[in-house]
Amino acid sequence: MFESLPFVSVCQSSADAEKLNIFAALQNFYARKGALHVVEIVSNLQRKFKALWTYTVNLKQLSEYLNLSQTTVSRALNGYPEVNENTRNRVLKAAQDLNYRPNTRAKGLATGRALAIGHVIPVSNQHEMVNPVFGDFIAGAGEAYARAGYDMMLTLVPDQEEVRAYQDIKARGTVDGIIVHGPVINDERIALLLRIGLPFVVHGRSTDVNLPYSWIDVNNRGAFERGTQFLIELGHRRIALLNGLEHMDFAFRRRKGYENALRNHGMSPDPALMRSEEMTEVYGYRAAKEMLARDLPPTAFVCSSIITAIGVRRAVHEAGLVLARDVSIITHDDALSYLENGDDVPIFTALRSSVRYAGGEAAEMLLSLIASPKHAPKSRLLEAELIIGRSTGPAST
Amino acid sequence: MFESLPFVSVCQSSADAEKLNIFAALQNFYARKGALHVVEIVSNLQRKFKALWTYTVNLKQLSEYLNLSQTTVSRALNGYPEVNENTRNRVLKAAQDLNYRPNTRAKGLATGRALAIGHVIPVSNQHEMVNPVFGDFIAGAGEAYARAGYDMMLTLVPDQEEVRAYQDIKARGTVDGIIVHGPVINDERIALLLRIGLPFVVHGRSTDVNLPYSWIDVNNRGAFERGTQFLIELGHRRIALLNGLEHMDFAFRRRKGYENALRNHGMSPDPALMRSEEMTEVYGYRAAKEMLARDLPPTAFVCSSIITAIGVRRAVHEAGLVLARDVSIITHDDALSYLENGDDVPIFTALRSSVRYAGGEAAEMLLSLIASPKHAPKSRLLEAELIIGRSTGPAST
DNA sequence: GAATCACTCCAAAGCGCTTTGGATGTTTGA
DNA sequence: TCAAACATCCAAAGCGCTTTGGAGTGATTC
Repeated sequence: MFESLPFVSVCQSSADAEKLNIFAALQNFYARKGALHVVEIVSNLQRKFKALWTYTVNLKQLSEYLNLSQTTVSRALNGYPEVNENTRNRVLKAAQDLNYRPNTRAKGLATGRALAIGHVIPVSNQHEMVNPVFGDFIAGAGEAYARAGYDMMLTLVPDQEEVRAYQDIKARGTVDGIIVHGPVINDERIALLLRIGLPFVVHGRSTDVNLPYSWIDVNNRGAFERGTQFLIELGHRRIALLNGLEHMDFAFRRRKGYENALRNHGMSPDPALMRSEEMTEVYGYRAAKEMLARDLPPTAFVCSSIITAIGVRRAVHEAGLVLARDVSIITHDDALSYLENGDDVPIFTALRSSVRYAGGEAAEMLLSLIASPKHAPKSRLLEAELIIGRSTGPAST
Repeated sequence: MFESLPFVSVCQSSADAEKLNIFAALQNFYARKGALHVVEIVSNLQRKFKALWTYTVNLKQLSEYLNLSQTTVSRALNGYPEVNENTRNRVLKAAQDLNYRPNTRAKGLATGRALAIGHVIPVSNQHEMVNPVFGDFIAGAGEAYARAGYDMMLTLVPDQEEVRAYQDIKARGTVDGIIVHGPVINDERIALLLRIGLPFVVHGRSTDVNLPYSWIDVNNRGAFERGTQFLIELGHRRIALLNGLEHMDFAFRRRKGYENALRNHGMSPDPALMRSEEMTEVYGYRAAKEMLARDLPPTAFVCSSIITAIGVRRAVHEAGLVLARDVSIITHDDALSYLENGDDVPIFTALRSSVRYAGGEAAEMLLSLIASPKHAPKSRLLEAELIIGRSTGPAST
């Protein structure tokens, strides 16, 4: 009997949205005739059809289907008050049924907002390394964006082209604001972005920039001062610092903290025990190996990354020494999901601060900045937690 | 003398684009009067002004500035032939001068293309871990996109909402195609995306899906077969496998490779020596610690991740054993930039395949798929390289 | 009974771009 | 010499949405 019904033509029709319209029309038609069993059949077919096909309608089609103007439908969907509640419900149901999704580009063009946030990652030619912290930061931020209905855009910017790139981002209008990653000392981008007028939040800060801008950062100086002091109190006197690249603001601050702690205890930093490089495992291994071979080797290491700390551990083992007994290690720990520092008992004594949490907070901050642009810049200083693990002990030598 | 010139008003004018117009007008004005030194002055001012301010014009303003229609300007900029070469050059110069950038949303709306690629990262509630591979993959892909003028969008999709999310992506029209990350065995997303008609490339493959789709993958089975065989040839008989989660396709294939190698040499896989978990350091440590405490401990480990291998190394040291002499480790190595496996001498004997390279290739593949949608799906199988490092040696026991 | 008001709804303009379908003048070919 | 064939350019429509400025009802007010 199915062949005799008009739905055969439905299935041959080309546009999906049209098919759905026809299904609806069929139901109306038979309903008006009182042929409820046929309505039932059509409705079942429609359901199966829906499960199988993936169609989409636009506002115009939706409004035609509803016999309403686009204005009313748009208002109903966006929660404006000048719509009858019955009408609104009809609209919402139809939008659901017809699988309506507003086109982002059109919406953006009409409203002037992009409903997207950009993440700008500086890539330099010399240092090909991708910041390992990035994935977790993004994960934290992504959740916040998703909740707010924002998209997330990524842009890799070669550091020679920064000015051009940021102008581009602003002018092309693909995002409403950006998160600035990897700030260096005296970072030019901040002044640039303020001038351009693109809302932004810096993940980190920039020493020597005296402009009002929004940021979220870990108290790197404080953390490293605390960590170094912890080692000093355990009796360590020769404490090495394996830092990240010190043109990066975070690394600069960590060195300051380290030096502060030494000076506060009447010691002065020994350049021979201080390194500043890309924070890899091999870097930690090599630096530690060299230093441990000195006449007066360090008895403790302060590392800027858990990966570097792993390298130090390798060197310590290789030298036949025992961690915590012969050599102590304390490291910064970004609480990366794939590099957890042990579980109940931490492997390394660490200064821990979740970068994922920071990502979420940075996102929230930026979103609220975009929502109320007149507000003064916000900032947030996170404290790293000192976690006692099994990599530190009293100085032996 | 400057105060007497009209440019004072220029600097008070509000719209930046307008200012530039006035500068240009000023120059024309004085040029026509023959006052070339004033033209010079204005031009200098303009240059300084440009360096300091960041303005942007849209097509309309640009075309008014040029006394041309928007049509002609658009065509000139997009390389259409029906424009006089002189006109085109004038347009290009003006676009440069006025710092014109086409609005992406408008362009996208008009052309129907988004000039953006989406990366969809499944996030599950149970496994909060962010794939450490992701950053490097993105870095590789990002370069390819930048070259082609594409943007990159990130979407975190909770795995319960997959169907909805992908429909959304298609309907909202923010991207022209997507890269699918983290395929599992019999991954539903592939059929879904084919039905939706959104171009995509899978990073990895999906066993049991017999549909034509595009993918790029490492020969995981082959690599692990090779690696295991390498250990067998060194005399190892009790070889443990510390795999990733085996509902993930890559892990499933790795197990197959491992088992193949064993069987090919008349051995059968021992469930007690096989684990499948999220690939963390602690996982490697714990599993190795337990296994090494057995009556007949394994003499070698095959790991799915360098991070896990590091955990195994820790357990080996802690047990007072020596790597390569007492226990061998071979691991998969994604050649992550922040987790390099040593330098000249690799730390671990490894099956190496650069995920960054894969990212670049995946991106190129997707872009060409979008450029010519009629083409058949493409695929690419990358071979992992066996790198002999210092973590393997002949079986001792 | 006219004026006001609240409630619903709509037509049309506009966001910034591309693209169609000419219009205008200039060469070319037989 | 006249039509056909370029070579250049433009006006206007359209992409899918929001939003302005009403219009058309009844109901309420004075």
